[in-house]
Amino acid sequence: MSQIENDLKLEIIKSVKKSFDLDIEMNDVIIELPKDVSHGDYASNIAMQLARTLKRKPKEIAESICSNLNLDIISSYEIAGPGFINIFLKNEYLAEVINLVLDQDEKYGHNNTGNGLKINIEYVSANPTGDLHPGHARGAALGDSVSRLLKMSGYDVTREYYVNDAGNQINNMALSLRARYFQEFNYDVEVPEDGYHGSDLIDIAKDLVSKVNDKYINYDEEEALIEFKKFGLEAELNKIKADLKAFNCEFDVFFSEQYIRDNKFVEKALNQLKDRGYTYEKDNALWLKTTSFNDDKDRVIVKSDGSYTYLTPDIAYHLNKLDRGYDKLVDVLGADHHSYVVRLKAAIQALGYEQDKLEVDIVQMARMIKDGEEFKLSKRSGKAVALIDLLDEVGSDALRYFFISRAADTQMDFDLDMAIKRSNENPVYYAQYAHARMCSILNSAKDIDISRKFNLISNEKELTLIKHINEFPKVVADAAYTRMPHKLCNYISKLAQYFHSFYGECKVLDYDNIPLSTQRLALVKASKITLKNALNSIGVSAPESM
RNA sequence: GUGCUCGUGGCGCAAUUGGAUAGCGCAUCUGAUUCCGAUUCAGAAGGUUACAGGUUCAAAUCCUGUCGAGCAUACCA
Repeated sequence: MSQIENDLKLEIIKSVKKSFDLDIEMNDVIIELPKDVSHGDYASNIAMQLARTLKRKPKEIAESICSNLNLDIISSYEIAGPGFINIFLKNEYLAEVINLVLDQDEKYGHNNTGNGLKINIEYVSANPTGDLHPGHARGAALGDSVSRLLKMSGYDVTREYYVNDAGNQINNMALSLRARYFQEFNYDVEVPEDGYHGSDLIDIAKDLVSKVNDKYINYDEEEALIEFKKFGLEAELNKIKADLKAFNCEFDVFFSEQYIRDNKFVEKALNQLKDRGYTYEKDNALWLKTTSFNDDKDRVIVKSDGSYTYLTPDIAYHLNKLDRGYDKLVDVLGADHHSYVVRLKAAIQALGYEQDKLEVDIVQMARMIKDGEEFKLSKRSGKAVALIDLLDEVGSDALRYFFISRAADTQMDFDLDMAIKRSNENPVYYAQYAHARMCSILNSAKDIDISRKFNLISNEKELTLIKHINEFPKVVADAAYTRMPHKLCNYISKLAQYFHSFYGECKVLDYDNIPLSTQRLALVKASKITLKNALNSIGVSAPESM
């Protein structure tokens, strides 16, 4: 909550107490920024909310509240519509936020609404069997941005990538690599039908040859496969890490499924489930009673051949995360896994935890369009476009902004031709240009000191900009809490817009009016700080020139 | 069939999570530059929020039904 809102709420609470001898709390008072500027700088619906408890007409209540408001910071008020209280503030008071921004600088926007809550956010977690494709990019951009926002809001955040380095898909990868390796020596070995046909494994095979030459040709086959697996895994994972880094995504932990298996965490989880009575045997397999928790059928966790299903180590992994002491787990999953959510939540409850310990954000798939037609992505066929190629053509900033600017649960088309060709229409450039312009202005006014007093700030464009700057910490906190980084995109484009509009109407650098210039320069600087922090909060750069 | 997610100007998306006359970008049309960066600004046009009921001071938002879209419905991962 901003200082202004805080002050206003306290005023209203005092007034309600005075008017009706009624005690209300900070959270009962809603202060909002009206969409329409003629509805005041700030507005409250408190009179309507109290109408029921007080059994009086909202307008009458509003009258009483207003007549008891302290006018120190308020220039005027009005009662409008069904009972809204619209409040107009004194310009100089509004402009005080500029000082706050200048003082906090790169910390402006940070807030403590998270209150140190320990939160683990898992995203991407793509299998290490090939390049990341654009479908992963959306999850990466969202997860990373949400993490940044959570950190800014005072959460204790761990960014985690779950590496599925065990199981069938890895064996297929090893077999595929083996084929590519043998092909390097002109042996007629085919990549298995359900193996991975991408060209990345050819490169990895070449790399392997350069390191060990033909060592594995006449090797014990089983031993060699272990080596292929090891080498392939490491190579694939390193590529994924490099791609993510190029996409400006950082992780704190890469957590291995093999580690979960090797350290008996699966058995531990199974025992916990058994002890709590949520398992039973049927048809030679072990089942988990997920139907006790809203699933439409029970799920196998140990197959009749004794091996685990995909779900089982994943349950163990989540138990491990919980054991590590997190207050909350967040999984960012692709929409193709959404039926999995019920199962996972059921497992969490079967383990004895509240179901809302785990929250799953579903990211709708981005349909890939090329030449006006959809094409399916498949790592196995090798037809997928690699994220890294896209980064080369579109750039990290534009790509991130594109993915983040839509809410995660909306379906979207990713038109490859469009993304490349029309990249100049991406709003991210509009915002970055605004930042560059701010820098340019400040740069050409280096010889002028900026003011800390704002008695000359009165233009409508200035005030609009100031009010919007004041909103920033609240937007960050809200976007973090709801895990909706697209709110930042909306904020950014508005901020840029208000700035450009201000710039068009107000001359900042005017050597014939130095006092006003120094005050406007302060506003430009505060805008620059805010815009930069906002862009950084979603992992987009703020260039000083373009 | 069933379950999840969704349906907002021509297109792509918002809407402070139940608030005032539903906003923004692109595209279209009309204006503006002796400029502190025109990659900019000012303005116009474009809507029965898929449809039908319901809940209340107030519904794009909540409930019910219908239609439509995407995804999922494995002892695959």
